[in-house]
Amino acid sequence: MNYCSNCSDSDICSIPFLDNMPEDQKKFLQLKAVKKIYFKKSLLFHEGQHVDSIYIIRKGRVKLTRFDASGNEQIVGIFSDNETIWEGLMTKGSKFPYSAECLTRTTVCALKKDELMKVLDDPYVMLDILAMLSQKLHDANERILVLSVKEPKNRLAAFLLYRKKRSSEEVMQLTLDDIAASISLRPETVSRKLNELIKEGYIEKVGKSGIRVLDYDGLKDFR
Amino acid sequence: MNYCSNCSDSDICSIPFLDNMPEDQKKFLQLKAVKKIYFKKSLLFHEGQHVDSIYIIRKGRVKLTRFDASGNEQIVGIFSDNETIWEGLMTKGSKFPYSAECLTRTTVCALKKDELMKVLDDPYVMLDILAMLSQKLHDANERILVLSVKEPKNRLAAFLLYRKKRSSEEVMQLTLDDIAASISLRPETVSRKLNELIKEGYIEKVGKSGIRVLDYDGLKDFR
DNA sequence: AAATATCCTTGATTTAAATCAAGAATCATC
DNA sequence: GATGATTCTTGATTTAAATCAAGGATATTT
Repeated sequence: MNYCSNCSDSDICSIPFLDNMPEDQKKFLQLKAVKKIYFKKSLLFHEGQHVDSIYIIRKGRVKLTRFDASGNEQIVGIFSDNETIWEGLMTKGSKFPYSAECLTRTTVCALKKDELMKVLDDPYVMLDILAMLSQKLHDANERILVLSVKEPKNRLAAFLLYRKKRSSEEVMQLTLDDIAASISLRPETVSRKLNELIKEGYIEKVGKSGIRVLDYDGLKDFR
Repeated sequence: MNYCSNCSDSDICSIPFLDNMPEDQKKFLQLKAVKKIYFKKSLLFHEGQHVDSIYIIRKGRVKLTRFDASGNEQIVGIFSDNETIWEGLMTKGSKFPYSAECLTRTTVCALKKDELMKVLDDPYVMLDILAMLSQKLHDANERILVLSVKEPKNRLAAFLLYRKKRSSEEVMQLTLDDIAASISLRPETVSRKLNELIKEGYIEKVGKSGIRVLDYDGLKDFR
């Protein structure tokens, strides 16, 4: 078993992107939402599996991945608190194209597509979902641009900025391996370039794999 | 002036992703939709401009671009017939983060966000838009994976496959420069790798910048 | 406190893409 | 069908990231 508990506690299962929903519908959804706690390194689901739910991350970090022809892991995205994993849910073919692995112990709310559909006639819900999807699309496009930066050091800087923009955390927890798999570099190269950025005062390290951005505006110049 | 004509011809302005919409609402939208024809190399809009419309491409090709720190063009995406440019419309801040340049003479339907919002209470419309956005998100994620392929030749193969999947055209029109800007390579490298793929029988050239995929399944192995 | 696993650094070498440069093919226009 | 613009090819050289390899630091577990 991947997860260790399972409840319908409505306090915990409040859905962040459905804030404007009327109370009665909120209650309905919260009854349907299932809270699950996953261990570090466990999978929410794996490539090829049939996925019929969205996952709202309440606490923790999850990476969406796929493996390329040479067996290297590719990271589609890293998602954390209050982000929704919707990817692939509505596309043709029921097979999910990616795996989702927890980078930390992670609490999620799983919500079946069918249940979600039942409340879609509410205009508030629709608008919130529309906004959420638009945001996710925008994020994906920004990620495309990060990957399009040619110089490894600049790409790294762009990636850190991209992550920082999307997290409220003072210190970002990112291992060299995850950064490397996210921006198509080798961990050794990430180590070297990261240390250059540290020497130049843009960032600093905190503990084992923590990174704090010191000069947010300065990093922008790398883009 | 970027575009050369402007009408509300409802025959031409039928909105492909709103197929299931009731007739009366369709009529309403079609009256609001504005058909525009753009010349090759003209811009639908440019980075930083306020954009309050979605653009549905009826015929032609449009690239979404941004320039990086060194002045190199980065291509977020290339869109063609029946695709919708929605990117950035719903995100905070009214400034559009990319430019949209026509790669060919292009006919679009422009539809103001306000007008679109007026028909959103219709569940058919919402579901269609939801499906369209989910598809766009999926496409963006696939593009992220294309960019994550390390080997230039494999990345090129993955890109051609990605484009082919999304176009009904027998021959894809792609210049070396556009491919290069799409997958973060130099045009010279694209030329060399492309010719290797030709020699190996995966693709062939048609005219100046036409590419025909000969071995669709074979290309998959590069991923 | 020791043992183990995870994560990070650093140097030497190899390798392949970028760069530089010149010219050729193809298409559009008059 | 000649002119010019755009797009593509090809070779020589440079350069920087990948690779290989070994060891060090930091956390976690027992």
